[in-house]
Amino acid sequence: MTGFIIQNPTLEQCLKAVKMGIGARRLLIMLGELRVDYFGRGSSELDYGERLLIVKGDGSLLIHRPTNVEPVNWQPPGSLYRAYVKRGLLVLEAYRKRPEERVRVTFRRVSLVGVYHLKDGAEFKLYTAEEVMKKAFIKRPDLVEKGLRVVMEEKRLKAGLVDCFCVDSSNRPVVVEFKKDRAGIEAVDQLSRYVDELRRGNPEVRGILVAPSITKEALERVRSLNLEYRRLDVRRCIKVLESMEEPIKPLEYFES
Amino acid sequence: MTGFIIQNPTLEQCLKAVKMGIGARRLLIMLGELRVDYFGRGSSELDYGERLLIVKGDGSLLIHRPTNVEPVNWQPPGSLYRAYVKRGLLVLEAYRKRPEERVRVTFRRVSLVGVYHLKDGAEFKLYTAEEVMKKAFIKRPDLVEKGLRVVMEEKRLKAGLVDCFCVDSSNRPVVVEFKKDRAGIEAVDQLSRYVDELRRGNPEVRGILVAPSITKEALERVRSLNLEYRRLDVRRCIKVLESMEEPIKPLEYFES
DNA sequence: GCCTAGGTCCCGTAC
DNA sequence: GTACGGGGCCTAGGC
Repeated sequence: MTGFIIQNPTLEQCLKAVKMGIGARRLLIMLGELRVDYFGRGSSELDYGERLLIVKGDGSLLIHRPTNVEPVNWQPPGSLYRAYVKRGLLVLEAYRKRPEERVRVTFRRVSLVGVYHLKDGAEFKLYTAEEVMKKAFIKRPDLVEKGLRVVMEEKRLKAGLVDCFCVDSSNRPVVVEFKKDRAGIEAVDQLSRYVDELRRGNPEVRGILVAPSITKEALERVRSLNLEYRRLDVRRCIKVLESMEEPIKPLEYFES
Repeated sequence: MTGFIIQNPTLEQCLKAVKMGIGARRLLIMLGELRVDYFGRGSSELDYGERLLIVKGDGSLLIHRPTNVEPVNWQPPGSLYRAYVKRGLLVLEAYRKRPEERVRVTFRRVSLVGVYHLKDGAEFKLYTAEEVMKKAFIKRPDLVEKGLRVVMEEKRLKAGLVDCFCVDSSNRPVVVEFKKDRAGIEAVDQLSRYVDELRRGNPEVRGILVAPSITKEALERVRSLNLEYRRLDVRRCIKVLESMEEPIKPLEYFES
């Protein structure tokens, strides 16, 4: 990791560092008192306060307040930058063409500016809960219903992408939709769209929503739309997969 | 803004700074070579690489790679921390009770550690496109249909929160749902849920989806569900509001 | 480019 | 706490 940091930089030092850092596609970090104006898909304003600003090599911009995970303002990758000094203030503008939007950051004071070159080639592996459920279901469809057989692990319809297309023990087609969290109304509607499309060709088509739990309203809707709900939670699925000797790595790590 | 920063700290300096910073609910910034293991709602692993780590005073954790707006790993506000040295490595763990999840960050090298106290009491003002549309519609319902009258700006149903409840020139009830962006299938289903509930009491109820555009599938669904779609884009609404002498602030700013 | 769906979504708000 | 919807959501994957 190469880079430098300047504490309480002069305006000129700061401008130079910013231009250099962004121009060379480095990571730029700034701490200071700044205000933010945004206009694009929406618009926002935020008066002066002490915040952390980050510009990444891909053109991403992040402005963080002292609380919350989410940045208060940001700009997605690919943004273009302009920096200048005006009336003793350092201004940094980020611009994006499509959709057209811009963020203007005005610094009243800069306490810290840093420019670093990060090397990070590692692969990020994410194991999502839905993935785990689906994997377990494919190995053991009886987790949802005895006699169920998986026909297609994914099926593309006009209405969208079906999680799992199956047939039951009576050869009736079954659409299975997984939700890792408590299923809400939108989940029911999503399943309903798939089943609707298929029922036009075959009114016998069943739809099963599989989730660890379901909201009261969603359950009512499941019934009124002639769909079904089956309880299945992720922990159970993990156990099933483990028992089939395909342990999930991060679990092992945290067991040690 | 008070704080300090240490470049290439020793392990001991680093541990001390981390404990002090988090304990005092300050902003902690670290640059270094680290790996991340997460287990909770999902699970993930990420081998060593050079990254930026942030811990905020409210317990939020962010780990950023050199690209993308989104952190590769994070932990929401309210998380609890533990830091220690093990076999020459600095380990920082963030733990959350509900839902139960933990992030473990292992540093192989630390290039920078900083602890700062930020003061930021400013109010963030966001003007969303949907807000603008609704405001314009309330002042000028004829933007959507001549003779429409707004009865309630919001109406809570079992099925959810209706954007705008109106009656048309024939006194038929009308549910109006706004979308700032191109309306998709979910938007139609959302409107449909509201209208369904109301049609049970009065089959004459109309539902109008108002958006700048609509996907092909969504338009088909609008028709098959006996709903309606009206085009209205945000720019038009802004003009209408401006002409009524209630300019939107951020526009003024960017015009200068 | 459009469209759909997922996300450890986060976040606010009402009940 | 639970439920629901919005977000400048972001990001990935198809087509």
